Amino acid sequence: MLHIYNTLTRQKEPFEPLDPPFVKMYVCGPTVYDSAHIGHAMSYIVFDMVRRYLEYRGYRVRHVQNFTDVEDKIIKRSQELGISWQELTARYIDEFLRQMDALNVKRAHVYPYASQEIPEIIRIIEGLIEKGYAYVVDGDVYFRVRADDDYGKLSGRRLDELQAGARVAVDARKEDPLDFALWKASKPGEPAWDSPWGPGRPGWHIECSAMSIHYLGPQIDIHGGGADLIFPHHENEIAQSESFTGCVPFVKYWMHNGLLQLGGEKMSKSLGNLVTIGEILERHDPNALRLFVLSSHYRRPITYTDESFAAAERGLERFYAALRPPRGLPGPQDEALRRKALETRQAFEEAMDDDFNTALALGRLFDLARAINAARDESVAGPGFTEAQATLRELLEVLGFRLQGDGQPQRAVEAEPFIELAVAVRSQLRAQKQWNLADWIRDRLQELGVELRDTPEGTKWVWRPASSDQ
RNA sequence: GGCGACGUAGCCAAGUGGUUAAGGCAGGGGUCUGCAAAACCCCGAUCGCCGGUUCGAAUCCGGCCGUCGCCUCCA
Repeated sequence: MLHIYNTLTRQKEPFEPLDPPFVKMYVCGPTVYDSAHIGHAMSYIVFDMVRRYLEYRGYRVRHVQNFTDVEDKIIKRSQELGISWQELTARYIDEFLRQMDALNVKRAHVYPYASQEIPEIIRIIEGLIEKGYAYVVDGDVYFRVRADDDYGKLSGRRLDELQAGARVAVDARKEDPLDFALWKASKPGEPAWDSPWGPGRPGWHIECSAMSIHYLGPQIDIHGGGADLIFPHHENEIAQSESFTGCVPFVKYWMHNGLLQLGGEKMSKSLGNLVTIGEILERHDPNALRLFVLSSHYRRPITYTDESFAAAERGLERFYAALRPPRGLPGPQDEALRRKALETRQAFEEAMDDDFNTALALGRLFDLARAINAARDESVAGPGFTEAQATLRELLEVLGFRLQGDGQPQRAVEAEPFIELAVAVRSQLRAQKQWNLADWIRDRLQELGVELRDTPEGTKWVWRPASSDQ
């Protein structure tokens, strides 16, 4: 049975959806004021893997992911660029979706925009005011944390401790320094919507509550996001949602991925230490980023280095190799391979059932890959071989790897006819035993990032740029 | 200062009481190859430090050292 670590209870719990086989999953989406970096990619790859595994296990997942398109940074950035916030956000939303497609992240079923949920947001804020959980000050509306007796339960904080350590400039108009904005009155020139409290825009936390409630209902199974969202974002979401609907828990399983680090610190826009998704996609196989991410457990922070990324890239080759066609004829060892495939599937499921232990699961898949390669070397073929490959392919796809064709990343397609030509010329030379010239061609191609492999079936080639590009 | 996580071979990383401590990358030695490459075979760690609990600990407890996250926008 699948167990999931729940941030709320700080332990692994058996996964029992509210209404099986349906699973309602909400994942916090990006604020679209700039290009996404690989820290974002990590989070979405992780939850894509979660969704795929749930689907593999027979669940019917409904996946909602928001776009925050109303927010201070968006306003600032669009003003700097002299374009409308709509134009700015449309640009980055489009880029984001294309990059997620490239990373083989399944699209959510619904992508609500904050700017299009204003009526729902206003409805919830009005409800919170009515119930005494919120109050109006000069066109702003704040959530009254003191009215929520279990505030802090997700992040394990108590109000008193928070106040003691607060470094935030205190807004004297708020009843409590920790009260947070549900609605912000707008200044002239800022995007604004009419509301019972005057023109303004929603606070950050309320949009996720509104969208989650609107598209998935008052209670959902899984809510995911980066560990940096636990406080205050998700804490506040719980406070708002549960206070408004009265349904507890708002979310049955809170899942948080560890943060991706670069240079010893969290990769973030504000620190400026980032590698964008675009930079990775330009030069690398998207599967390599996925392997890099899934090589460690999703709750642990991972550090990006060129070396560890390159290791993932090389490891990927191993899987591709295992998916190459067999040689030889059916033999007795074929049956052993069939058994190995069954064992692997079982071990894979066992690993994944333990809070999505992808690192262990991948280890099992590498074992299977080695068995397949060994069998091919021994000229074993037959139904067992085919089944082993089918299993490997299927389970890799459950983890979200894209394995069309022979697994060759698609790039520089226009160069391929010329590479084929050079390879053909070299084959002629080899047939005439002109080794010097043949080797020269091979070396030159290597320098250009094309690696040759002479096999009994002829010469094969793959793209393999020299390491540490960028 | 408060809350939390982590520290396993050169690098990445699984393992949280009891077989030979998974797997990947790099490296070394082989097989194969015209030579290579790929693949396959073989080779490496007693688990940050100290103390404790236990018949037995990487795995539990305490202390120390170190790294990181959250407490402010953030996947």
